[in-house]
Amino acid sequence: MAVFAGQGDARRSMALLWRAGAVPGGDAGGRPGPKPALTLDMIVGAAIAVADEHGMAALSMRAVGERLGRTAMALYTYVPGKGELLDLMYDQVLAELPTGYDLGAGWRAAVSAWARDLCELYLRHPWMLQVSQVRPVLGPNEYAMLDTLLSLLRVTGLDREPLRSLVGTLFHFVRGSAATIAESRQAEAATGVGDREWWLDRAGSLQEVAPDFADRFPQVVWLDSVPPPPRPAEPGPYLEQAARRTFQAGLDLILDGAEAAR
Amino acid sequence: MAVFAGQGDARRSMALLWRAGAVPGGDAGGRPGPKPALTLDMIVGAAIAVADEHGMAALSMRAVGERLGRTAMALYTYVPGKGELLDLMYDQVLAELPTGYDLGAGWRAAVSAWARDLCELYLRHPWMLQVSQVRPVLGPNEYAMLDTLLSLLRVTGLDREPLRSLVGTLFHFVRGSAATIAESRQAEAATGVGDREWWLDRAGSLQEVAPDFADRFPQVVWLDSVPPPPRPAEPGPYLEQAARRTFQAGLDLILDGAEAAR
DNA sequence: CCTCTATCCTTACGCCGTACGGAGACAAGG
DNA sequence: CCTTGTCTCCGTACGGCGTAAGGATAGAGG
Repeated sequence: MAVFAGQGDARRSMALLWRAGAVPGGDAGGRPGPKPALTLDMIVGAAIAVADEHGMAALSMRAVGERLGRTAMALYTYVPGKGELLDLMYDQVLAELPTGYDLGAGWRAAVSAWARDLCELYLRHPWMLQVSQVRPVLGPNEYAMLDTLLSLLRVTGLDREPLRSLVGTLFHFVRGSAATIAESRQAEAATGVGDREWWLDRAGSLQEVAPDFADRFPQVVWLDSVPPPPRPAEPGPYLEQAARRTFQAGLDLILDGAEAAR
Repeated sequence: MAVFAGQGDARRSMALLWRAGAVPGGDAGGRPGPKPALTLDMIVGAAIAVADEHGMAALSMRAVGERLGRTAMALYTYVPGKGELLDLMYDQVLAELPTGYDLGAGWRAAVSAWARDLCELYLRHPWMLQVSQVRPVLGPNEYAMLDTLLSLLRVTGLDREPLRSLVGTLFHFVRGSAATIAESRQAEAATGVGDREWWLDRAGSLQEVAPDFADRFPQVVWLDSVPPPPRPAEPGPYLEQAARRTFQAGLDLILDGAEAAR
């Protein structure tokens, strides 16, 4: 299922994302009351750690609080709610991305590197793929990522409108591809034996449950009749190998389209 | 947040998806005990109705049961759990898609129509965009959709491997684009005043919270400095208009890439 | 009739997010 | 110093969730 983010006061969310205004974790200069023992960054960091280690399903306010030696309610001094915390986590993780790429080998190579880095980021933090894309976050690091990508794509000379399309297409593609790879990893983790066995098991189930599969879906059978050859030189499990090759090929497809549009 | 689907017994899930074996909602020929008052399809239909009308967040076993005049626990006779129900909902909705397209005007037109139909489907049932893509569903209608798309793409003459890339790219693109459009719709619904105002409000917040925005993200400012012109002839709100134009342009980009790969 | 099975419901458990209000720390004003 | 006001942190509690366990009941086969 998808995880929703904060729907609350947009102004407050933005202030948190951009660390503007009197954030509780700030310097707290000369204010009455006890000094804050936590900072916003500590909370966001703990939440990211929980999600990385135990998955999105295990991310609860209580779990984050416990990791910091506090109760769940202690967090509400710093964060209006779980949704806003998710926004902060999302934007925080994006800070891991590089903000510049070498254009010496051409814009295609640079954009490919950007796409790979973003994909790897998603795979380091698979819970990001479960944060609903239906609501924008609009944090500083999201804009930084966009700015970085645009600085690479500007050298194509494309105008604003086609550039908007290209940017959207690239984002959608990377996110979707990362989800596919994450899926193959999860398949391996679930069975423990490796994803080739998992896939064979699935195929077996299908055969049992739909004996007329080949008649109903001839094109699918055709596509899968010659599976992508495993290349022992490449690292990672079988399905992930295939997904990675598909990633590069799909990316080239998009960039070919971009080249044609110049 | 993302919504997770069933992790349980894969065999059982597949049997349900493909309506194989002794499903409680079946004909129940000569079995002891009271006749089942519900069918699997009734439950899945009720669940889809709940999600369509009140959103994914309102989809609970209790809500689905109530819609059928039953309690939540009554559903567990038909469905192992909420995750499996989600799988069934997802696959059921895909049955709305056409299974054939006219290739008379060329494969590009046909694929464009396919992509538009899928996008519209997502927008009719936006909760689908919040079903995590990290786990595959592998239901009959998912395969039917794939088979339909493949039958269109086969006429390109592309081989299996590039076709796999193309298919993945198209799926990712359509899903991502639909999410963007859904986002713009939600923006409108949230404020009630229309998305142009919403966007201006966001921009205002940004200006407040990050006065140095233009210095930090010059490329973004460049991109947004000339907004896409509103075209009064087109229906729908402003942001959605823009998103739809971007959709077609991005799709053309991908298809150009595919054409180049032939 | 009895018996066995399948449907449906009641109850209950342990989670969740979070509203509310109290306890205590600390700065500023007297 | 004490008082006052404010802010942090937490204890408690509420209403929701998914669902495990077991009881009541309906109906078919003997």
